[in-house]
Amino acid sequence: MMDVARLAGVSHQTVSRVLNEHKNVSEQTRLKVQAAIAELGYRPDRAARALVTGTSKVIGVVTQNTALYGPAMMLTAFEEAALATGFAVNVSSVRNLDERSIADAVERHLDQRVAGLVVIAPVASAGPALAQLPEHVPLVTIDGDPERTSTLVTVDQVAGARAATEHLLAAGHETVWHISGPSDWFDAAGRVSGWESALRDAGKEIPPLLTGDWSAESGYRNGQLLARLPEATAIFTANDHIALGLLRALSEHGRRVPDDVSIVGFDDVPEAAFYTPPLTTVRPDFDAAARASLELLLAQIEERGADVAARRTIAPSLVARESVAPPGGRVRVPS
Amino acid sequence: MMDVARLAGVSHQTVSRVLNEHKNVSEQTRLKVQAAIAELGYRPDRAARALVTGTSKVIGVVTQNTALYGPAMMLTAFEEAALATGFAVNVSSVRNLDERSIADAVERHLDQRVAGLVVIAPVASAGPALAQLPEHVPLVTIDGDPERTSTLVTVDQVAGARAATEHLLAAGHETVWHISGPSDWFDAAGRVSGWESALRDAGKEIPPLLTGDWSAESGYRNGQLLARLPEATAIFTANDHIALGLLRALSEHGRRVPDDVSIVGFDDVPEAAFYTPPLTTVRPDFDAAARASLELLLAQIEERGADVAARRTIAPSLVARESVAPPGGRVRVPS
DNA sequence: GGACGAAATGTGAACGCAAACATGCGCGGT
DNA sequence: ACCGCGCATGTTTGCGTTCACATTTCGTCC
Repeated sequence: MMDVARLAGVSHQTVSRVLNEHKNVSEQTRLKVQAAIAELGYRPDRAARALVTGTSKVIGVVTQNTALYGPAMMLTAFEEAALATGFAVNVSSVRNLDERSIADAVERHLDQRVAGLVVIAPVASAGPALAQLPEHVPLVTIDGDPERTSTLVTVDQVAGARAATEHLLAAGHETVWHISGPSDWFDAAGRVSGWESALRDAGKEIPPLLTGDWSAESGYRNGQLLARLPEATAIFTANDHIALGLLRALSEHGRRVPDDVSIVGFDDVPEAAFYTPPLTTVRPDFDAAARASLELLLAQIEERGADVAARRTIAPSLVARESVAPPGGRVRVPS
Repeated sequence: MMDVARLAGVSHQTVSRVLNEHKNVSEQTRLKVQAAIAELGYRPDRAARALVTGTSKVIGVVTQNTALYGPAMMLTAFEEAALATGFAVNVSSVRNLDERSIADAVERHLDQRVAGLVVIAPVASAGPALAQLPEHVPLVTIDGDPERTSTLVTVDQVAGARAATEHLLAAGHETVWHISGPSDWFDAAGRVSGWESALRDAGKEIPPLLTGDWSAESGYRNGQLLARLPEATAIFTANDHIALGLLRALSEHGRRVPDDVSIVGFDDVPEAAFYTPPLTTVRPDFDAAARASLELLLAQIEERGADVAARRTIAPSLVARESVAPPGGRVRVPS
């Protein structure tokens, strides 16, 4: 920095001012300094800046170390959004979302003096770890506990599940069965409750709840059961992979989709359109969720005083494909 | 740090020595210092350390901002491995793997004074950006150009493709067709060349190459063509998602798998076992690749002098399922 | 034309740490 | 008894930046 200052014929402080876009710098010297910076290929040292300012242009993300589609997409989308605003993203994956692991991951990030923290915390056990965060660390939780009061961004699971269920009812089915995700996931719980309330509002019977773990294997396992129930003509699965396993089980038992059974999934993984048959599913807008998270986080980072405790809910949309038909087998996509 | 020193009755430098596990510290004072650290809840400031040492415990990863299974798994696996050794991982996703984007991402990382760099660079255009790296930045390329001389970790695409092709030939098929990935990906090129050489070695005819883009949609598109060729009884696809699209296309044309057509995929995505039929595929060991990368990177970070320009190839394994049978339709999984 | 204020720039210090160098202490060898 | 050497610890310095404050420059108003 001194070298730049010398070359530009100014003091190091003026260089600093140019770098930080301070106001009281004359156009003329600004150009001189920028020229010197370019000529010397100078790059400011982030570590030094972090040392003196106590913060950095890095956002810490805590997420579960998983190959699950939803969290993975969320992470990718967030990275992209953050990069676009000049923030780097530091990822700390944890194997389990238990209190201890999350607390450790958070501490690692605080050590690094991150400017803010994003926690993708879809399970209840994550709550306590976040409760005891020091002072006013900017924090946004994604897919966290809907009951908590902190800043939260979440896909509207309930609305998505309602849409899926109502879509099946609209096709003429008596009721809709559901294979859920793991019960400790908020996402799973929200989808269950949307499914239940849609059925209740329509005055339909609520069939027993089947529980999966997001995997195709769990869809297959539950499918073995459902395939033998002739009254199960409409099934809403908590995600597309469960639906895939279910499709496989139904096919093995000779039950045709959508002729005998209609299915709606959740996530709209890119492959869903190529399942046999193409899967009607609910598409969450991961990009919108990521952008909302970043926006709320930046608001907290910038206004240090105001406690921005907003929350944002992202509405998903239903993507109709061929896996839904009226009961009895008329092969037709209902409107 | 001063507070800790005062409480322990030593100088700040002794505290520093304890922190860095220097040798010449007596057991007695070490305990005193550690007690003081614990009591005050002191945490060293990484920024200050980075400032004075010129490096940090952060590894920068450059990867394509994509939802593709392979790179995503690789990233996840690497994060986990790095975290286990006390390194944080800073991810810089780029939208396109062109020279400019990669160079930018690399510069962002160098600004942050990362200890080392991992570039997941499956396409040729990434090469030039890495060629002009400053001095001796520890660098490992994953899935990069096999021809380059830098430190490289890669899944053995050729061996995997050979195994897939030979598996189909062993089932009795006349020859094997291939739907490849995008031609600018090394992964895709390796799989093509493994496929070709296996056919050549077996003295079989090499059918025209079909090209996809990793997506199920591209498998479907190519499948429309293949479904009308009765002689295409065995198909090796560059990944499982292409295979899924292909399955869909074949099914629409009434060609049964494996009775009429046998298929082998690549990646072993968790859902592959639940395709209709369950897909025989090649499983790369992402964890092993990630561990190898980290190992090579740490070697470079520690031995600043020695130019460790090793390369590591990870052998994939074939997972036999029901999508392969002898031609003519005997439904049987060949050994 | 001089004084005044705002804009532009410079000066010194401090951020928290590790490296280099300096000190003190005890021990063994001749 | 003396020297010298190794070990444990203390002191000083500087990493590259920003902040708080000091200083200069310039335009403006009466």
